[in-house]
Amino acid sequence: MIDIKRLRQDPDGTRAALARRMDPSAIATFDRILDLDRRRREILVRAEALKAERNAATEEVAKLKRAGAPADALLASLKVSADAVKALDADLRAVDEALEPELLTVPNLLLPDVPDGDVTHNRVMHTWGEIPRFAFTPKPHWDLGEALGILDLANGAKVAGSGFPILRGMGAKLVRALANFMLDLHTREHGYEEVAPPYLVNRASMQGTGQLPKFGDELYTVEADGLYLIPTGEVPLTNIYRDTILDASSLPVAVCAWTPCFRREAGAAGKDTRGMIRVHQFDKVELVRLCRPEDTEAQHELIARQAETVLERLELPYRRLALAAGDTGFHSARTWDLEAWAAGVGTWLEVSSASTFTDFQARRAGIRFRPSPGARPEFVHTLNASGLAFPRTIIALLENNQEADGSVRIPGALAPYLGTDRLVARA
RNA sequence: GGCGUGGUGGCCGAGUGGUUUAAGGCAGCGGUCUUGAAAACCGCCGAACCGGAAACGGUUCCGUGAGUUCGAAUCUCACCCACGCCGCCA
Repeated sequence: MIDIKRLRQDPDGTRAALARRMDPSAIATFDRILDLDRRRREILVRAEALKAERNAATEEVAKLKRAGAPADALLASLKVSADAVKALDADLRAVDEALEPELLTVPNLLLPDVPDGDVTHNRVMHTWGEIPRFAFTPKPHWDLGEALGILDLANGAKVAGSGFPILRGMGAKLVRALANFMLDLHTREHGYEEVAPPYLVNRASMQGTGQLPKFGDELYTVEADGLYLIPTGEVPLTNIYRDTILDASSLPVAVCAWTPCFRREAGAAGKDTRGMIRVHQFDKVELVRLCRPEDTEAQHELIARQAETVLERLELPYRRLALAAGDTGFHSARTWDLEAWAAGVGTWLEVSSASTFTDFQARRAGIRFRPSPGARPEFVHTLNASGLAFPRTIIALLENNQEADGSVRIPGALAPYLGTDRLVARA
């Protein structure tokens, strides 16, 4: 949620900042908000003045009653003003109910260094590693996975549907190995607390991190209980701190979790349907950090580096991409995607997305800290990064490390977790 | 799922219609005293919003929402959560 005071004080600047997102509906929303806010304050001032009068008169009644004097005349006039207060409160509620959903659908303001333009203006910040060369035509992961007996797409589709791959045998163990490898790295070397959070969350949590009300189409819902399956570990991890005032000494907060993620991919029908590039359920290790506003820049670089460290240990070539304004997510102020090279499909795949949300989520979720004892609470800044998403990491591992005989080499950092340094095709 | 008890400020806890601007305590902050610290004593000590250049003033908030009333932490209804017992169950 953006700061309505900022919007009120600098409407032109805010409108220009929103225009960078190239979303015309955001501007329309913005103008409706200005109008509603004006009306809200008009009514509020009148209602509060009337209530102040009423409170003074009510106190008079209390005094008279205590003195044993009659208060009938005063009571009669209070009855009239009570009705007026009720009417104004009803008006106020109506305006608030119109204003809130509008405010919740305004995207975050972008940081100044976010490149202007649409998705074609995403900028490569740096690249790491060597893109592997092959003496043969490298196979895509769906061929490799089936041949190795670790990926069973057909039965996944039978059991649940398209987009629900089954990993089995060494494939299932690979998931477990990746989880242990990543969690060990982040807890032992990067200072994260490991969390095993709920995978179903309530509406307030989805609204706190920004998935609702705007992106309900993307979520799987459990209607009978008013719950939602998490699309990312970011949701439960960040909402642990919803409606709390943190002690300054506890910042930065750093928590991580291995969770499944559930996404309907409603807007992506027909895209990446082959293999497991885009699926409805996948595992991911997620990193979440909460920090003081002045630390955002350093923390964003830090969390991105921590995700990159995973790729480097796995010996996967990758690049960091600064997303352009038009490609940056609704709640993000700046996002850097990490893309791993996948030799079989011959493309870069997003395996992590490192974002700072500035105070956008903190404002929605009421996550604050007290800068010093006795000082007024301020909103923290929230950041997150995948570290990493499993299916595409597996795709890159299989496709980049394949050999002519169909076997796959496992990088040294992962081999102890998997119990082997090579996956071999079934006879 | 059933019955019962309860939800009050950072924490504990009093408060059953009108001096509640929520008693008291703990923690925290400032001060007196002290070579320093502790103790003792004194003062300060919640959040959001609105008006205002500021000083300051006002409104709202006692789990959430609706209601009764001139006036609600206090009364009514619904819901949520916690704890206990029973039932069911990995």
